[in-house]
Amino acid sequence: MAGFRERARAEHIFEIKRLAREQLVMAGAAGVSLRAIARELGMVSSAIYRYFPSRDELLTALIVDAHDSIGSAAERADAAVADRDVRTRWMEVGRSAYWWAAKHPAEYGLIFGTPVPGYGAPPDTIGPATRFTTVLLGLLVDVQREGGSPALHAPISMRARNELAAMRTRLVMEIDDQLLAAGLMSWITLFGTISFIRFGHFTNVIEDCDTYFEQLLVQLSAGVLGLG
Amino acid sequence: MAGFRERARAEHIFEIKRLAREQLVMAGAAGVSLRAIARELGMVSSAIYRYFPSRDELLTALIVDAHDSIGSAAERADAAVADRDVRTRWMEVGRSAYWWAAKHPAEYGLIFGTPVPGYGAPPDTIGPATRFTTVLLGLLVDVQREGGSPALHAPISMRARNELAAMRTRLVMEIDDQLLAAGLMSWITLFGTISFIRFGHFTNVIEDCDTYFEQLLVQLSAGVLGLG
DNA sequence: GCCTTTGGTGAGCACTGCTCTCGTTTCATG
DNA sequence: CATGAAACGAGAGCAGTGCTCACCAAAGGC
Repeated sequence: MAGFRERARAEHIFEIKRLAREQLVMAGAAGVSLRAIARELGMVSSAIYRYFPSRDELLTALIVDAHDSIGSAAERADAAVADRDVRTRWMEVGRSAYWWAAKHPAEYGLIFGTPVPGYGAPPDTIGPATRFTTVLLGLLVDVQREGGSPALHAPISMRARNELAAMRTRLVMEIDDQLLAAGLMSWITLFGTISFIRFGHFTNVIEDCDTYFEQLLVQLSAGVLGLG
Repeated sequence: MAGFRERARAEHIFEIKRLAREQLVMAGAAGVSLRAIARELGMVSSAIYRYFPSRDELLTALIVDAHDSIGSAAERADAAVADRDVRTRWMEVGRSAYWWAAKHPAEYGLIFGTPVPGYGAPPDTIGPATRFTTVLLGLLVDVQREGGSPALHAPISMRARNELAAMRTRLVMEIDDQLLAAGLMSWITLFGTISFIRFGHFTNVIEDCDTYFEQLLVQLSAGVLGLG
């Protein structure tokens, strides 16, 4: 019956992560301080270690949460227009990523920014990390099923075909080389654009990023994925 | 006539940056420690502050150097095939970015990774930062002059046209909306791909990244920029 | 009711960026 | 060439960090 300790523990973990996220937006990943969190919680610093074995584990928890958050945002966006055509679904899923990043810039930086050299993503992170890409893959599968073909056609080298074939077997999905290549590029460009915007590479280049992103989604939809 | 002190100072600055870069590849930006550098240099920690007023300034110096390094790599790559067609030049410039990032992953993370929230790029950084994009713009200008037109055509909204027009006046260059849009997208996708590779988003997705990147350059060249 | 698990305390270690003072060395100027 | 200013290095010290450990109190299962 959900003992007192169990609930208190969940509450504490939640509060620690909340304060950590606060510090994350204020000073970046380097600015997350266990001692500062403990101080704000009215705890002594060593008490934090009852909930997170190390600072890295705390950050990992934030990464997992972030992946889950953007993943579920994409799932909801796709589900909300599930009855519409693939073009509409693509636009909505793309927008979901953009606006999630706009609302959670620090967390976006955490999952799409510079990884720490030694840091290997723990097994718990790879599950949530695939949620977003799974949504995108669903779109590709539907394009394929409806007989659509990508607008971007380019010669694919033999070596690249082998690579795409290997990916296909990993995904256990039947998607054309050209469609798979177009999908990969759309995925990269989607997040490449968001990263450029969020990481400041568009200062003095693009003023109205919202408008440009909308335009880019159209370019990818019409000019790459062939969704019209 | 280059006094003793002047040379010693340059030497010290060079050594400090060298050791900082070493620590950067070992433990990331967070792992760069002034005290550790001083220790390895046989100095006392406070002596470092005679050369760099703060840790942030040291990192900024590394950022400037990195921008200069990748910028000059692109310039050299372009110059080496200056007499060839634009397609060849695009491929070589793209490869220069890829292999620079492969050889300097830590520095790549420094300039294309997560920025520190409060950090505003000092004026000294924006000059070197434009070197690479200037090379790309040169390519676009030559495509335009040769009457080439991009392969990727997509409807461009009125708001996006205004944005592109503003950019054109900032650049003081005459480039078509469609070509400018294709060039922007190629720029983003180029670095988006390198970031995905270097930041580990292709683990369990793509095995042979070298091959995929070559394929992507072809896609952008043939399917986006229209260089054949 | 006992006894193990769990949670919180406080001291302490080794480390960090950074500041300040105090001599020493180099250099340009009178 | 002598002298004063500028540059430099040493060392102590402050405030902060992650993390460990021994200790003690409270909650919960047997």
